[in-house]
Order: sequence, then structure tokens, then C-alpha cells
Amino acid sequence: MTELTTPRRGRPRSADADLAILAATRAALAEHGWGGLTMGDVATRAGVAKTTLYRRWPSRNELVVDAVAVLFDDLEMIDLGSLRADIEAVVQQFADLLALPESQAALLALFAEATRDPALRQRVREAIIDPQKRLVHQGRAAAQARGELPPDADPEVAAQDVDIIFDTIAGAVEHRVLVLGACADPQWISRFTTLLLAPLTALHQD
Amino acid sequence: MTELTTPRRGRPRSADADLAILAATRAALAEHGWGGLTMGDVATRAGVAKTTLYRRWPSRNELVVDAVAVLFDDLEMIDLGSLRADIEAVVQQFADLLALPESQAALLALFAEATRDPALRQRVREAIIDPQKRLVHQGRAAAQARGELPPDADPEVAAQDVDIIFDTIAGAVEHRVLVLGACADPQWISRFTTLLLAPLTALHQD
DNA sequence: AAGCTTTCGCTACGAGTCGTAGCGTATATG
DNA sequence: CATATACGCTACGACTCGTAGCGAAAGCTT
Repeated sequence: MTELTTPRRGRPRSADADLAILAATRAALAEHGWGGLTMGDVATRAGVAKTTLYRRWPSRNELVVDAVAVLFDDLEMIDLGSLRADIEAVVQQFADLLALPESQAALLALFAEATRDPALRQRVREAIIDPQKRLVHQGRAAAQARGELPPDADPEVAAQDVDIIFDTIAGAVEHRVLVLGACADPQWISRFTTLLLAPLTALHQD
Repeated sequence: MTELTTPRRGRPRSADADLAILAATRAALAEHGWGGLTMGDVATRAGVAKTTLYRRWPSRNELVVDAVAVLFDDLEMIDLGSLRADIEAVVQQFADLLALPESQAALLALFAEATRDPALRQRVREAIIDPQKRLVHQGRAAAQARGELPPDADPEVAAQDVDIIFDTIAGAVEHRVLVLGACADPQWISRFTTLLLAPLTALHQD
């Protein structure tokens, strides 16, 4: 998040303030959306001066990245005994997460801002997007252990497979939940999983 | 776009101004991005007073919808003789379209704004997103004519299939091009098409 | 041609947010 | 105790917003 390099000399920054600011940011996002998010409001909610925000985060964008990133820590791949069940469970978790008002308000706006700010885009990827690829890796490993999927032949090809599967899952859920604003009901998830399952076993034939 | 109901009495609105404003909006988006888009700038570029903008569009969001929507009119499904070729061509067109600076600047920001504005979300869907489903319909029809796909058994099921396929394609390309900012090279498109092709033929088995 | 109606360009305005600077105070280290 | 940093507070110029008011331009109606 911020730097904790040298044990500096003067008064240290309050760690409570960090948590309060991030929580206040999420609350403000949920209540007023991205457009209604003002630094003054966040500061007031957190019981902190506006200047304190600017001492810790260079701008609103970076602040929101840190505030939202923690939401994604809860995602986990639980081995349910079948590839279909595992996929459906993870997709459901992901869809529920994106349905939160904080996520709705923050994610697309962050992605939009990142369009013109390469540093922000990298930060978004590192803090929010890329870590979730672990879920695909875990799901594949579990399926391979069960014999549902063949073991990785070429590690490079396997990495590409993971990337494109992740792009597809993430993109479809983003489109469904964030862009369209439709709920990801179990029926949709079941159909989408069906769409995914065939190539997962067939992709190695070419 | 706007209303052209009754042939009103006084001075009619300049149709040239409409086109100039929409073109100026796209140019301003491409140059300064969503955050740098100001109504004053658009007005100056279009050679028009700022008040004229507000007489025609209630806010920046609706203006941008109309400015960007026309870009999507160029998408078309050309029968190339095989389902794979058709999918790849359409995905390539879509990816190229999203790679335009105007699209990069506008689309995700519009989606984000629509998150908190149901009327805007509906307008975005009607003007930008939903019309593109025609491409999936045309691709399916062509594949069915060729015998690559079985004819629709239940029209309701067919409609759901089209929806979920569209969500998946649109979402994956949006994620790849807009969110990640990665180019959609032919190799990625080929892999993604492989991912799609199996279920297109297998989805009717359940 | 005369008259009416609506649009247009221009200017000005209050409101709101931005990000920064300055100050005195609080809280840590050596 | 001296030093160094963080903190809260206030104030500030700059910017954009969306609106109101005005006189002039442009088309329709009789």
C-alpha cells in the first residue's frame, strides 16, 4: 500500500486512520457513487482532515484502488468435487462481489480512468485483477488431480489457457453484472458454465 | 436521438450543428479522455455556444452516448463460409472498434455512469449494446444454413443461447481491450474462438 | 411583405470541488 | 530536552458546472 521502509524519526502515521479512510471511501462510494465521491466527504466520514488524505494518496484513483482491493481477498476456490461445481461456485462469488454497491460504483470508473493512466492501470491489475487468476489455477489443479483434465503438457500453453479462460470469465461476469446491471442468477451461471466446460477439455486437441 | 415529432413553427434546429457537436465530442474524447471532456471545449470545437449543447442534450452522458453509438453502425457479419472464420472476423472488428481512442475514453466511463442512472443504462443498452446482438443472430443463421449448427429447436432456448454467447463475447473483448488495454491480436482471437466453438455445437445436448 | 416563433451566440453568475499552502499543535525518536 | 514528522484547521485561486438574460438571426405563417 504505502511504504514502510525505514523506521523514520518523527510521529508515525496512524494505522487506524488508514483503515478509517479506506472504510469511509467504500461507504461514500456505496452511498453516493463515483461521481458523488469527494475527498472532503471521505475525510469527514473518516474523522480526518482533507490534507491527511493527500499526504497518503496522490489522488482519488489510487485511494479507491486500495479501498476496493481488499474486497477481493475473500474470493476462494473451494474444492467441491467436480469442475462444474467449482466453476459455478467461484463465478457466483465473483458475481456477488461485483454486485456490491461499492464495487458497482468503483470498478468501472477505475477501469475508465486507467484507460488514460498506464500507472493506474498497472496498479489496478496488480492489486485487483491479476491476483484472482489464482482461482483458475487452483480450479485446474483440482480438476487435474481428479482426472477431469489432462495434466499440463506445455507450461507456456497452460499459462495461455489460464489467461484466456480468466479473461473470458472475468469479462462475461463484468459485462453481465456491471455493464448490464443484471443479476447473475444460478441459471445464468449454469448456462455460462456449460459454455465453458466443453472447451476446457477440448482445448488441448488443436 | 432527439425528437422530430411535430414540424414546429419557429427557426428549426441546425442539423449541421448536431453532426458538428457529435464529431467534436468524439474528437475531444480522443484527445483529452473522459475526465478532460468539458462542455465548453466541445462547444468551442463545434463552433457552437455552450448553451446550445444544453438545449439539445440534458447532460454530458447522453451526448456521449449519441456521439459514440454511430461508431457501432459499421460492425457487420460477413459470411466467410465457416463459423470459425465468421466469429474471428466479427471479434476482430469489435476489438478494433474498442481500440479507438474515442471508445477507450467513452465506453467504460459511460458504463460506470450508467451504474447509478437506470435511464442512462437503458439508453446505453438500446443505442450501443443490444443492437450488436444482430451479429450473433446472423452468424448462427449462416452456420445453420451451412449445416454447421442444428436449427433452433425451441426459440426461447435459442434466444437464451444468443444472449449468453453475446455476453461472453462482448465481455471478453471488453475485458481484454478496454480493461487490460491489451491488443486483441489474431492469436488471441483464434484461441478465444476455439474456446467458443465447442459449446456452440454441444450446448444443445443438455 | 409583415409578424410570429424558436433558435442561436454571447456574457455573466452562484455554487461546488479541486489541490495546495501556512500555521500551530500533537506525538514519536535520540 | 531537542528534533522531526504527522495532524487538524483555515483559507485560497483556479476550474467547471448548469442556468439566466439579452439581442440578433432564421424560418414558418398569413
